[in-house]
Amino acid sequence: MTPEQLRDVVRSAVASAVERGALAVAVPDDVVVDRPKNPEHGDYATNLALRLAKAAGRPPREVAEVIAAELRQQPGIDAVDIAGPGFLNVRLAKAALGQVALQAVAAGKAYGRTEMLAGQRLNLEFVSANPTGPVHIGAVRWAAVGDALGRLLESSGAEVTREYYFNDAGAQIDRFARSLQAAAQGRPVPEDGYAGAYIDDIAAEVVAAEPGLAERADDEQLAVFRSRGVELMWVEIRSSLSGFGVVFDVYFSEWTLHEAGALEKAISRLREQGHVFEADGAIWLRTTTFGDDKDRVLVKGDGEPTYFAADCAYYLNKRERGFDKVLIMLGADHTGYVGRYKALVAAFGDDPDTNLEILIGQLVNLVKGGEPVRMSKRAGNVINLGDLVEAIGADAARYALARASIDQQIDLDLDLWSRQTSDNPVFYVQYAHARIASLLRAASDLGLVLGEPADVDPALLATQRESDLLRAIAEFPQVVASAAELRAPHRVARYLEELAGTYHRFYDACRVLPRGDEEATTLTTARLWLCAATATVLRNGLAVLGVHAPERM
RNA sequence: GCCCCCGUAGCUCAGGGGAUAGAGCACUGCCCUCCGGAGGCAGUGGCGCAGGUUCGAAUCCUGCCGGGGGCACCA
Repeated sequence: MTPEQLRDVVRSAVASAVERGALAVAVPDDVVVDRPKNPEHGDYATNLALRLAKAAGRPPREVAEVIAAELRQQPGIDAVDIAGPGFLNVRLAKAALGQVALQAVAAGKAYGRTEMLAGQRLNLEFVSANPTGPVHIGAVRWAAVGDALGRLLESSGAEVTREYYFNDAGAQIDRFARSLQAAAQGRPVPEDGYAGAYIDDIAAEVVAAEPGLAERADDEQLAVFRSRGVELMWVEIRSSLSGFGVVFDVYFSEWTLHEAGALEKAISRLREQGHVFEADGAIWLRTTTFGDDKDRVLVKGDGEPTYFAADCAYYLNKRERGFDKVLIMLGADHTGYVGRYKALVAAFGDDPDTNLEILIGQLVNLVKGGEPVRMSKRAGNVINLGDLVEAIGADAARYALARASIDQQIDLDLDLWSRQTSDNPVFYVQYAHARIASLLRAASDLGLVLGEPADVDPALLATQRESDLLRAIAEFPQVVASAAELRAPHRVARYLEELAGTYHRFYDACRVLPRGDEEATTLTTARLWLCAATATVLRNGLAVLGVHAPERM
């Protein structure tokens, strides 16, 4: 029995108490069932009685007593104790708990999936780095976390479109093109341009691909550097991302919005809503109506639309594609966007609290040898995605970036994460999986097979360490669901570390395979199922994070 | 000045109002003639400060201190 299943049982116990007049409360639908830290507190605990006490007008322990009496009638429940101020501590029947191992193995990849977000169409935008340079370290965090979040939302039943928006229109692309041209001509890059070895490389590639380029007129050259350069940069970005295991469903070009007249359309739509005005020769959106700090310019005095105007058009485009909600992951250096973005959503007549969700994540500092790694674009020593993968590997990088809350600035120690030792949390988790894989191979060599669930006696999994492991396995679906709801993939990573530890302790205490010339027993079979169930959860959890679950290490 | 995020063990970080605040690493001492010791057990050690709400606060509210980020007709 998993905590969710128990939650239903508890709810019906309350309903039954209410029905027979023993309790005068509304049956709550947000019953909290959790796994107590202290094993003396049973397999699961709920604070329900504490929560209902006020509504029932009775002391918590008295309410607890009523619910406990009902609960004790339910199948699969061994004992119900009342503790402390009124906690209900539930001990499951051994078979009911052991059953979890069978459920997990039978469900396989589906174990942990829920339908919590079924029917929701979500657009998840992240990374969205401009094609003027490689994906730098700051954006890599969003690649890891955003991709994991996408998997998490899908695991909860949502239909997710991962989207990368790239700004291929506007001034910084001009600067990029001029930088390439300067590099090709052996001149220093312009003051406001882009520097770095990659500029020289791409300039050389453009020159090689376009014979006779040097003889053409200056503005013609620039156009070539612009289109070819962006294209090449774009290829590099996509390939570094795919080397990181991140592939988007949609790569959305800002230029296509300009081309299609989407900006004008968005502006006129906003005008119809009555939020557009002109002042100082520019066209503005009155975002202050919707709580923004100041109004925002849509079209500048020189007639050029702003980036913000493109944001409006892009948002409208997403909504027209039928997404219920637009999620955008941004770094803390874009905090200033939130107010204006919420306002533009409201200006279109949408609800910024339901149609939009902006996730702001804090920045990453790199550390090496205990010292912060100083990066400067000008000096060209910026660490980009490719460098990071080369330094510590894609699995370690993804795991390191995804295991911390996005609200937390993190120090990423390149020395630590490049070590192939147990210092490194990702190895701790992966090792647990490899260890089980090895054990299952050994079992198979002995001719031992899992067989059918009906032939397993789950009540045999009765020791403390086995129960601990079963409870941890049972918790996984709830971990996935709450991580999705809270947009917090790191919870999955932390859970996996705990699960790995719980498995190692089980392994240490419980012999699985027969020794020497002993015969396999029904306990052997039950424990093999428990191992297989653990491996299933480790695989599914690592899959959410986009990290491999190795069979061998 | 205003807005956002964060201050938890020596270090890197978990802790969505609940019971004795956790993990990994580091440090000290241990553990299988046996399935992967990349493991396990035990010990040392902590909620920035001050108020408030609550039966109960690391968690919610206010103030202060400290760190990071943001406040463009830039993208």
